[in-house]
Amino acid sequence: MITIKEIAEKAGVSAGTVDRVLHDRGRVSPENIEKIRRIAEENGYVPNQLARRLQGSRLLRFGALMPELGTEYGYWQQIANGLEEAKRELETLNAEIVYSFFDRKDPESFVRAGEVLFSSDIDAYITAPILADGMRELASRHPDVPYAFIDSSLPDLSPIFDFSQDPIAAGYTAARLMRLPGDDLSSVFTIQMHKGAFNGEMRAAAFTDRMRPCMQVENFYADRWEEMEERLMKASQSGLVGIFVVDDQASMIARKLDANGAAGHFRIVGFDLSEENRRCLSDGLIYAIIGQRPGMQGHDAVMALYNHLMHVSSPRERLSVPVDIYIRENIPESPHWL
Amino acid sequence: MITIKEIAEKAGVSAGTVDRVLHDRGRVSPENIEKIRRIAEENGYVPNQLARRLQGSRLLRFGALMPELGTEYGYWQQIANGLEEAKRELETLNAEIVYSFFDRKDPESFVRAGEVLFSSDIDAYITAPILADGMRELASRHPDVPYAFIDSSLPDLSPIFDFSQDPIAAGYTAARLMRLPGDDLSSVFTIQMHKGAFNGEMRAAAFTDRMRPCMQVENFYADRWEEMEERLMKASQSGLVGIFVVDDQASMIARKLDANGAAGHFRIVGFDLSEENRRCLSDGLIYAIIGQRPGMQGHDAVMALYNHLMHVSSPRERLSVPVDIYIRENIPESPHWL
DNA sequence: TTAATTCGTGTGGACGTACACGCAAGAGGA
DNA sequence: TCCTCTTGCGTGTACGTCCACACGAATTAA
Repeated sequence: MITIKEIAEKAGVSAGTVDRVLHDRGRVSPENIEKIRRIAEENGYVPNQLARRLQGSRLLRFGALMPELGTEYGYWQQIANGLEEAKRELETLNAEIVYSFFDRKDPESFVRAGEVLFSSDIDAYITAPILADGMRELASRHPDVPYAFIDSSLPDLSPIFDFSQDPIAAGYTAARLMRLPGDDLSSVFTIQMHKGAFNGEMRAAAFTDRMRPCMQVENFYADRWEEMEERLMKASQSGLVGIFVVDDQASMIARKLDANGAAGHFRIVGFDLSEENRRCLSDGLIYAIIGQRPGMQGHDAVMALYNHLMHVSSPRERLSVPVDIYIRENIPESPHWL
Repeated sequence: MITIKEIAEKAGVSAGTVDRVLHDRGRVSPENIEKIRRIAEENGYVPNQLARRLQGSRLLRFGALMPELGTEYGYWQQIANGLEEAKRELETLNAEIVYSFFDRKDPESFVRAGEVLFSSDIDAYITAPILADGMRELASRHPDVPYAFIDSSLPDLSPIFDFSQDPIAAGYTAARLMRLPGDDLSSVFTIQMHKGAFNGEMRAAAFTDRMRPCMQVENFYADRWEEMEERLMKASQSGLVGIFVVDDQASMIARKLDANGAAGHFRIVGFDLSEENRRCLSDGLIYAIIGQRPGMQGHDAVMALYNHLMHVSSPRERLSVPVDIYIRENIPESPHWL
């Protein structure tokens, strides 16, 4: 572990000169620049993070650009928890996180919320690129600010890291869970809240794909509940009905069907261990929940960005979030792990 | 973020005096001790890790006391991977990890391996207390060195953190997985490698407990394979047989039954995504695997110890590792997450 | 009474980096 | 010739903590 001072000694100059070379601050003779660069290279100089971050002046600021927590409470809130945990781990290292929220139903709000972040001079940001065009716009406006994706990915952009769950694997898993108990289902539906949401569409497609060999699958969007309700209740008269809710609203569907006194006729598989889903799972109203470790996504995204900014070099990576299966028996005690 | 210097100013003393109080180095008047403690408390003083670890002199050394990786390859190796990842995160912070391995079949080797760690002057250690008496001995010999437990716990000792999976919940989950497809099983067995292993016994007991209402469960230890094999093959003639392997040897059982051409007659649920188990799961020879996030256990244990040593104060905690369910459809791509 | 010890406290590095400042030498313009 | 501006470099200090050392005063021992 060679230090600036040692490089200076070897090069026969002062530490200040080495510092200027290392930071491209100029005012150094070409020969010295060359010599210092070479010595640093040969000895594998790595700046000491401790010393570097010790001056309180330069604080590292991360931006988090997310949908409003209120709209999809559990999941995004848990991601935020993960971000906060990372913040706690990093705060002794002089780093902080600023948030900005967009409305996932208003594409324009994404870029607006992003600009709010940039106005507070962030060094990097984390976002869920669920509004693809907005994300492209933002990335092209600020090409030098590194970012990481969580929740879903966008193949044509180059985040430093990309933490998301493979929606195809998730759909297959849901299909398997549905069919585990033999082929006792009489009919199967998928339901999604957000029309056009990438993850949702892919999950539903993969699920349908696996189901099709033995049965028809009907796909619904949740905006027309009345129609859907009627259809579901009717289907339940001819046997057990499978419902795959591709976003975190399974509890809502489950509660409504339960209110009709028909809960027993449905086998519901949903996503994300929100408080409500957790309760329904524990009450037996939901059959299984697929999780995607929101807390870990948030935490690891911040850590990855931190490492990237510190070690300067660092590979761009795509990391697949595991498909967690929760049934009544393995509901985690502590939200810490989610 | 109040600093030592600021505390000193408020208390009307020098930084050196504050330092002595904070480190219990004595040689300070009672009044000043009291005053400084109060000021630090009131302002929530937290030592700055950067400054603290900047003096290269004091390097933090963690010990890892584990069973030989070879004997139970996948699981312990993955824990070691988690430890290594934590090490990478901490190495800029002047910390390292030294390993020592014991033979889980030789109780004496635990303490011997432990003493090897202490001879290299560790500040804290991580271990799996599967040899309970050895662990008690070691803890009493070195009462001042903090430790964290992974894999399993030992209620009469006081680790700083205790990361382990609730074996009861794991057993219940296995039972549920077995019975998901209706009551189509004709007979059920549990198999364990290590007689007397705490986790294994508890898992088997919980599983048996859940199964009992509808069917008999036979418990086997793997040491007498011939006898067991005969019994299993015979049982398979009268219907589908459930096997719950309470440690990571499910693949071994599965391969043997497959070699008998009888794989289709068994539904096997096992533990830990070792390479072999992963393959069997993917080939359909194993029905489900229960995971316990070994990588996370290792990683988080190191981090928890680090935080404990740095922030001085820190609560003793028991954290339950989630019961992960893996079926063919959700085998994680990347071992990173395990 | 004098010397030795203890106690309470302050001082001043050191860790490695960042950066402001200052200083000398030379170039250019009036 | 004097003044200013630039270039190339060194110096000094700050960041917060740790710790060795020093120093006066009080206490104890001889």
